[in-house]
Amino acid sequence: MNARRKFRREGEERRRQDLIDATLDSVAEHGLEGATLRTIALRAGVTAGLIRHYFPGKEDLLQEAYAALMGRMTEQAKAALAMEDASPRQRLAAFVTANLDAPIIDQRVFSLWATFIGRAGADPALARAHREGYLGFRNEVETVVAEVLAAERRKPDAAELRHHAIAINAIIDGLWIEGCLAGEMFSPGELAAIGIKAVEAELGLAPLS
Amino acid sequence: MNARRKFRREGEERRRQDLIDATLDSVAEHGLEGATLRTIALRAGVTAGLIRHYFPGKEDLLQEAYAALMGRMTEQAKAALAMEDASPRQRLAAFVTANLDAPIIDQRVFSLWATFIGRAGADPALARAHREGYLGFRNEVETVVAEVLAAERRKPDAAELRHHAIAINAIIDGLWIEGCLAGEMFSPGELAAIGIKAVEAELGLAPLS
DNA sequence: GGCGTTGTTGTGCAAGTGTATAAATAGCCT
DNA sequence: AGGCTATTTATACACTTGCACAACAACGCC
Repeated sequence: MNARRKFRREGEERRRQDLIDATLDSVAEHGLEGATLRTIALRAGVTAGLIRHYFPGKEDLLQEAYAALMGRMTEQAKAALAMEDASPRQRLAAFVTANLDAPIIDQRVFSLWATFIGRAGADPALARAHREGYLGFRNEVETVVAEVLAAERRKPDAAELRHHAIAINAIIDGLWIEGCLAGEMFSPGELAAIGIKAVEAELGLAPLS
Repeated sequence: MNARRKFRREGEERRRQDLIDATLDSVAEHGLEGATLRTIALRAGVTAGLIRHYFPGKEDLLQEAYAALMGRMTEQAKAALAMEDASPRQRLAAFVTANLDAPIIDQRVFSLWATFIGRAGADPALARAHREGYLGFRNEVETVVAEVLAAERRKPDAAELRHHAIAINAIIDGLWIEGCLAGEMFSPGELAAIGIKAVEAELGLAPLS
């Protein structure tokens, strides 16, 4: 009796990914405080001791989990900008829409983002990770804005461009939060429509007739 | 030897307030996980056992701390709308400015907000508290917007008004986050200026000459 | 098939957690 | 000054936590 538990050996990459996913699930559900090694291991279908085999300590696991989360978020958002055969204005609209519809608008993702970012003030490594992601995102915005305005035969200077990018970034972030926290208050596509209109107003674009 | 520690008896209201402040400090510095009763008590200059004398349990202390935080945030923001002798447009601009300068733009406050709001997905009471605060805030915005547009002799319908309020709310929230997380990237007053311009563009107001 | 490697389990441990409760004392009332 | 009472300290306790380590067994290789 008291037979030892059966198990399977998974590939290293697979196990690490499973553990990271289990970590994100645990943090989203119970917060950083409730995400214990045992909870995480249970969710991943292994025992707690195994985590130490793949990660030096809990802190490292959390950091890798945060990096994975940010990677997935920015990856999906930037994909919308990659459309080759579309006008700058269309690509900007697609970018806004991509950021304000599923799967980016998601309460679980938001909980994770908030939980981690809440520690940015105390954790310099985390703060730096955010800063880089933010600046990258804003640069993407700034590039599209420049193209949109160029197509309108307007020549904004650098400061003007920067201000537009900051404002548009804020519009997207703000609407993202509203959607994540109170998604059912908005009809599908409503946030995206509001976002596009606000962005076009910011840029002084005439409404499409 | 081993003398018992000296202490002073404070008034009940004072002690509760001190404990709540110490709780917010601890959460901002160490996150929810690191905010232990002993840490909080140390910061408040008392011993851990005393907390139980004022709060039934740790959870209650955290809830009251969150409520206090939200109260302070909204109180300061709404005050800007109370200016009696000012045009609607001036009051709207003052509102935006009040939300995008110190002391609302503050990394510590942001850390607290993010840490708590990250649990809104799992904690219904917290989610409801946020929802109410958010709707109240948005209603304030909607009211001013209606006054501003009325002063311009424009008659927006309800849906239009709602969309404006949502967008303006997003602009303020988004810029607030940017300022809190990367305050030193912006010159003083820059965020407020960007915010006012973005809001006026959203409402289609002609720039003041 | 047997064997070694190593991914995986299970157990142990010291430190820290929230809560309960007894003991002490500060401050008010007379 | 002396006692009463409620605030405050101090200690105890059961439990959880992250981490360390020895035993084990799944899988590849010969």
